[in-house]
Amino acid sequence: MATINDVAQAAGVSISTVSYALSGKRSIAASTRQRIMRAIDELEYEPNAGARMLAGARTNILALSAPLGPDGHLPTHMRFVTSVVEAARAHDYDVLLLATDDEVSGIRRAASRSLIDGVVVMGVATIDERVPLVRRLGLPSAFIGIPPGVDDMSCIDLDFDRAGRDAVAMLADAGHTSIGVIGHPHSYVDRDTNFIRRFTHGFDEECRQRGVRTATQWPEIGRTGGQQAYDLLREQLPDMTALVFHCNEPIVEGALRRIAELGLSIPGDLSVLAACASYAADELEPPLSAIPLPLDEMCHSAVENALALVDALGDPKVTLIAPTFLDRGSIAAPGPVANQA
Amino acid sequence: MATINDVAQAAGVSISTVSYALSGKRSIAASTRQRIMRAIDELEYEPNAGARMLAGARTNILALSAPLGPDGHLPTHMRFVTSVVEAARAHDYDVLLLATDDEVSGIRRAASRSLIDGVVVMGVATIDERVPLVRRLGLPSAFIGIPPGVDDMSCIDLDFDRAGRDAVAMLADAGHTSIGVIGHPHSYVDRDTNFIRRFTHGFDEECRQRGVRTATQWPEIGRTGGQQAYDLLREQLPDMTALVFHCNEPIVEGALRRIAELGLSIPGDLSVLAACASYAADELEPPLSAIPLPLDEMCHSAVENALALVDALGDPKVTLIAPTFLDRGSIAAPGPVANQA
DNA sequence: GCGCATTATCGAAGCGCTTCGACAGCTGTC
DNA sequence: GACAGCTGTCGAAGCGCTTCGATAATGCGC
Repeated sequence: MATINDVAQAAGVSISTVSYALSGKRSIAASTRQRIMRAIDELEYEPNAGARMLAGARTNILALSAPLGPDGHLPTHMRFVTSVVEAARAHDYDVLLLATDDEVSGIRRAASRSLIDGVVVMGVATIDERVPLVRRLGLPSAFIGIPPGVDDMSCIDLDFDRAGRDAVAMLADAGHTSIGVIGHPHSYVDRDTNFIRRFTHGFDEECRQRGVRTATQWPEIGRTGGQQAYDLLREQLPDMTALVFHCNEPIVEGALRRIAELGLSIPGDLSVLAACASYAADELEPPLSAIPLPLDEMCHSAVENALALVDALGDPKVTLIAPTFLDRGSIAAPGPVANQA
Repeated sequence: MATINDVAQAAGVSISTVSYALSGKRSIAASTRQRIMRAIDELEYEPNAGARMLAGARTNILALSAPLGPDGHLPTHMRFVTSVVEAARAHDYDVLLLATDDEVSGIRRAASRSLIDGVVVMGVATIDERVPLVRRLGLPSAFIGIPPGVDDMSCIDLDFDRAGRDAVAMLADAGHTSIGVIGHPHSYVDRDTNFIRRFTHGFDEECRQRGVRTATQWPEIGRTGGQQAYDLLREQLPDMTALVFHCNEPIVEGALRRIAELGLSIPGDLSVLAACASYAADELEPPLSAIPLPLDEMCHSAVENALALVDALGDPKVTLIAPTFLDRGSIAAPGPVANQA
């Protein structure tokens, strides 16, 4: 494997000149730079990572702390992971994956060994030991998700509160006054991240302000949970003309199947909105209008915020991404006969 | 951050003594070792990764090349990833995740920079450019999946041929003489890995030898594909009394739903076997007897084989894992009335 | 044409570790 | 009691980079 020494010799310059040509930290004559670049190409030189870390105090590696357990919606987690990798690569960073019981200890280890420049933390829980750990380590970081009360670290998330409000606004503006919600499995709600709380807060508040009647079901995991939840919702809210999903795909599918079984048409009999949808709501039957979860934007921002801290550009900041709306025609004015059970 | 120098001073020895105490490559007096260990604990010393790489020619990092695209069955891929991470951690190795268009170039880059000691390659396709690349780089490696005709590199996979034979044996021994198969989506079959070919080969061969009638459907992706496939299979094989799934969960679910719709009971009217199941076949309705895909075993073997090559212990070898059978009661003797469409 | 910036380049130190060779102090042997 | 062979420890070299300070070489104003 070629070293910087080989390159320097081939180009007839000293190694420091090669180094500066590569980093651009001092000016190099155009002709010299060209000779160096040619030598690099010919020798297929790649700088030794270890040497670079040791000398430069820069590793070009970002840790991704991902609690990838049996829980959660795996396809979504996977998309977060690949999206983070993609974003990191765009800055010539590699990603060290910390998972399976090592999401916490791995951060400490990798940081203590100076293996990483920073960390992107996903699957952030309401009370997350990674917050104090990362803070104590002084490690450049970005959290995907917003731990309550944290404002001294970079956090990125969808503005769930506003997404909740927007969901109501969207449907209320179309004329609906009774909106059911199928939320995440209750196992998430208790234990996990606080985005559900934020969504619910915005949603309920907006309903209150607009005088919209509403009820929420927190179903069991899986398709069956979705079916049951829809039935219970109809009992709770007999005049329901609109339904908001704030849950994962399997539950949505279960509920949609039930709706189809009952012979209800969307949006004729029921307007439906997929809120904060991490899945492809356009591939459902029928395709659903959605407030998408801007997964890629979140991951790319996270990586960029973390790297900004590595470069000591700017301070940690909490970023709330404004929700958007994707119309796929599953929302309409309430029909004359709202609910004919 | 404490360095080996700090430890040496605190323990009153030279840095080489600390290094040897840590690596165990030379004998150290027990009392000295204890002093050193105490100093390490007190100072919370962790060896600097860059220095170690540079001096030791060992990075303690394994790359995982994973084509994590929009295709494929994401939950399964995710489980491979976490399983590899877990196995690597058991050997104090970290995992660098190469994905999203970087599975190939990333190997070259990481290897050229001496960032990694080896690579685990997953999602191996029939013709995979990573095979010649890794061979040319001389990089310690292990492939999860067996590229046809490769015997000079470490490859690990389920013995799909034998799994195919076992599937037939299992059902034929129970008395079945007409077995339908629902395979993977045809988009996989054409383009991707060759495990499908190997399974089919074993299956068909065993059917031929035993005089068992069979037909296979390669459905569309998704639940609907499963439903359709089952219907087509009934037309093709009207006396079918047993069904083998060699596909992903959504297709299985679709077919099972169709079977339930038709009022057929399992195993009363139809015996069902989930072959090479990467999903939890016990959580289906009904739970299915299965030849499980030994995902963890594959990943752990892969990591161990790769690390054996790093340590220059032994030569590359192709490992075929013997299939096992998990009885969940979905297989019985064919009923008196086999198929009452 | 002199001094003074400015530009382009070099040499050397040092990052924190591993490992080799050296050597002091022992034990055991003939 | 001289010598070989251990065992336990040390010093120093060197891994391949980055970066600092020094030094030529150049351009510029007057």
